Amino acid sequence: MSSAVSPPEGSSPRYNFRETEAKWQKAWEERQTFRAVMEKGRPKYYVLEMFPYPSGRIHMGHVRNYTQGDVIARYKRAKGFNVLHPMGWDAFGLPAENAAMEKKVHPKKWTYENIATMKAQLKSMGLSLDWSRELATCDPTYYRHQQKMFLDFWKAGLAYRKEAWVNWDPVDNTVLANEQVIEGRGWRTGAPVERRKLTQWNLKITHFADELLERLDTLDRWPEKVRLMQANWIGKSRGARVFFSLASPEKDWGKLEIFTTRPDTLYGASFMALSIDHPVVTELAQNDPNLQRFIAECRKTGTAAAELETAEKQGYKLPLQALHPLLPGKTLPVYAANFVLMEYGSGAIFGCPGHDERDHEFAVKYGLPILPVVMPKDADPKTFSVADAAFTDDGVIINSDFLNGLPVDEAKARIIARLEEMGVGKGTTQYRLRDWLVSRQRYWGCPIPAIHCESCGVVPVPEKDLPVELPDDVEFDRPGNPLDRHPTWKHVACPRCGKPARRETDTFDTFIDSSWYFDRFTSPHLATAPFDREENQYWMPVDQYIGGVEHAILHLLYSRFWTRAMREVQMTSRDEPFDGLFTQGMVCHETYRASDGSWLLPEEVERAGGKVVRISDKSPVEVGRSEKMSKSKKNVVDPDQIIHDYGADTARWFMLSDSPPERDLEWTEAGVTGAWRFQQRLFRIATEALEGLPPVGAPRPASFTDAAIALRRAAHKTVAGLSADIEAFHFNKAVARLYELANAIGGGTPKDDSHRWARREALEIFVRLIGPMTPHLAEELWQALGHKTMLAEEPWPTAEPALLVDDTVTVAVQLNGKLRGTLQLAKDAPKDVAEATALALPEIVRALDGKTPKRVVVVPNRIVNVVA
RNA sequence: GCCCCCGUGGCGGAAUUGGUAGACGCGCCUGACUCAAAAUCAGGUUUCCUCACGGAAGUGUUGGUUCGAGUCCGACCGGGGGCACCA
Repeated sequence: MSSAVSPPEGSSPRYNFRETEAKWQKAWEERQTFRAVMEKGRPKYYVLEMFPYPSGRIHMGHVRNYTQGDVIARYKRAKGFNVLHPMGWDAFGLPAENAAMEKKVHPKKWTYENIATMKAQLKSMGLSLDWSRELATCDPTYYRHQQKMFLDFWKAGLAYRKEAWVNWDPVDNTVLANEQVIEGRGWRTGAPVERRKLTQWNLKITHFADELLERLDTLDRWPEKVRLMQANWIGKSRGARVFFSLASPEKDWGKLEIFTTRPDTLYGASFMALSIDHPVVTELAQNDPNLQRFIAECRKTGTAAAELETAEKQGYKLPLQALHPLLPGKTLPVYAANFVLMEYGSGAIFGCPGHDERDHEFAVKYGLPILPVVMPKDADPKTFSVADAAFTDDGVIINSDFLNGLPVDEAKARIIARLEEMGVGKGTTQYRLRDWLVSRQRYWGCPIPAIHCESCGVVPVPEKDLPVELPDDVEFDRPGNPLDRHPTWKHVACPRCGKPARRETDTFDTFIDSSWYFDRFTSPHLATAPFDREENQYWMPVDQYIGGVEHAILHLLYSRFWTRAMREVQMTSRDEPFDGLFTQGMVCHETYRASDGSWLLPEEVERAGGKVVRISDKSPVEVGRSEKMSKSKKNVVDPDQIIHDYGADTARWFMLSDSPPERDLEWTEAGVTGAWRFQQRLFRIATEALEGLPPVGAPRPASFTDAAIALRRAAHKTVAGLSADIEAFHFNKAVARLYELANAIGGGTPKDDSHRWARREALEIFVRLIGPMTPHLAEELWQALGHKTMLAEEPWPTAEPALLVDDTVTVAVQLNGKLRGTLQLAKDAPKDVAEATALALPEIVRALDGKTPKRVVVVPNRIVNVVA
């Protein structure tokens, strides 16, 4: 919405934010105020916001994220911590290649130009960053260490190649990891993924599945929600592996392994089902055209996740019989079925239709027996039936030989013990988590340091040959991976036998780049290793990490894995990279649609006489609900424009006001102008209130008038409250407190010396408190107050404890729980005094009408409740 | 379908964890300044009844626990997020 109140150039803004912000940014830079240097013995604090992808320009989400981080960084610095607050670039990725195809710019050029633009934008925000540690993941001095670590992991068995069905994104032309497929679609492109069978590099994240899950409990400074999402993703389930003998007339098929979480229902088994990708099915299909047709049919629906939900259970009866391991002579039919996944468990199940909904549906369709083996505790076994629906709750076991009468949990334990005794099964734990597929068929990423040799197989690139650098001379004239068709790059001698061989042309998933950048920040220029152990030991872990919740699983889980993989190869002894995590909400804006249905930018629209119209032709505009700012819906506001029009401090202040930081924030013009007006008002209050005040460092008066004490109390309480708010990420409450203090300082003229002294004290406190939020204005006012030091280097004010407690308190008086009046009492007045005073209140006397109350509840300093 | 979170004025949101609901801001209303507007300053602003004093109701709905419930418990309604043939 074009602003009716764009900052009126001529309307007496006495605070010139443009000059002032530039002035202080220059001063901080010249003094290297925010440069971090290890000082052993001094407490450190590592504040990190998720580093940006250099897409071209920063957006409001960045502004919000970095403002929050900067508040913490500046606050912790003032509290005396040695603060590390670095910034870098998540610089590899597909948009650079897309730009290369569309605009004929080389990805490297495009990326570095974007970095330059965005760096200037970030600098205009006045962030307290140590730019000397800046890094870009596309720089060979960065990724060489990544290649080295990968080789170490490979040697340690944490990296391997495997042929498997993988998710293929047909738009980006590359494979994706499981985590990167959301509802059957690529996380970046939104295109339905296809299944392809390929040999790809994987990292063995499953090796740490249990640890990654268990350690979540100790991450008590992480949002509960994120921990829960990771726990669900890892998906631990306890159960049993059970072996069924497979028999067919022609051949002995040996044992069939299945996984189940319900071994207690084994006596209710009525069929077996195998994945269409199960080796047994594959073998049978070779001579069975009908089975081949069935498999092909399943594959068709197998891709789109939305269809899976409604897809009917399909089975194909195989010419096999399974022998029940506990019931001699009992055989079960064996099916290939579309609902059994090869990737989970062993790709085979036993079907118990009585107690599993999927199995029930399948059994009904194919007319298989449905036998109840569990029933609710107090049900009648004669009438209890599972013919209509599976019973999946807890209960007692029936029809199950030695398990009869047991509760489910105990039955599970007993039957596992029995299966183990008989050698036909084993208690086991299964995870949903799969290994991390890291190959990408793309150019703009870190090359995988491997060489394929016809005689030696896959050979690691020798360490002396690192880094394997990307070639610059590539063409993007057609789809596919330019590395693959490069005339010379991939041809190389085998490091083992010397014969002609070829390089791996896949590059790493860019989530690898971001899995250790926080470690690299601890010694960003070291050439010989990813980081210096001592520096790393000092700065890590990240004390406060801040970013979007969209990385709850992807980036955060990968980073936790990478940290453990580094531990495994003795690079660190650390388990977890991020001690504290905060996930900020999105920045939203209303959406606007013209009469022809096209989206309009907020700046193309204005409010006129209660209606919203398009500025160009005054045609009506349909206002849609507020949604996350996105280019496609054009509901975006450019941070540059806001900073130019209103200043960085206004943008920062608005980002912190009103909305709790973890929730979505609605960007409104009214809110911005409100924030802007407050900056102006602060400047006015501070400079006007300054007149007649004692100078810096004036001696403290021996006594204070009531007005002076009231102001001092307000100021000191704000110090205590604000510190707590910032520590708890309650920035919106912190802002509210600052408004209150501004109101307390702003009114009236002090009448005596002690009040004038108190006003200076309050002003100084105020200016220090706004330092983390609006640093430029704060520096300017600090100077105006007569200080020669730099506020960014000043300590946080301390509250005098005596001023934090009041001598009198307001106590509410209730009659039967309803408020009837209030009392002013001395703090901690005895209960009987409070009771007597309350009972003497005219309202209470009138209501009691001479009778004695049934009961009087007194909560000291809070409430007196008279029950009549 | 399963798991989790959230429902408070016209709006964004507060409420020391069971103790005066609506802090603070936005918006709106009234007044001051101004020829006028903008900006600024002062006051008001949950709803209903009352000229007022004052009173009644009120935190999605509904029932409960309690001297006392936005806060705790049960059921339901609505919104958001995560996972999803995971055996």
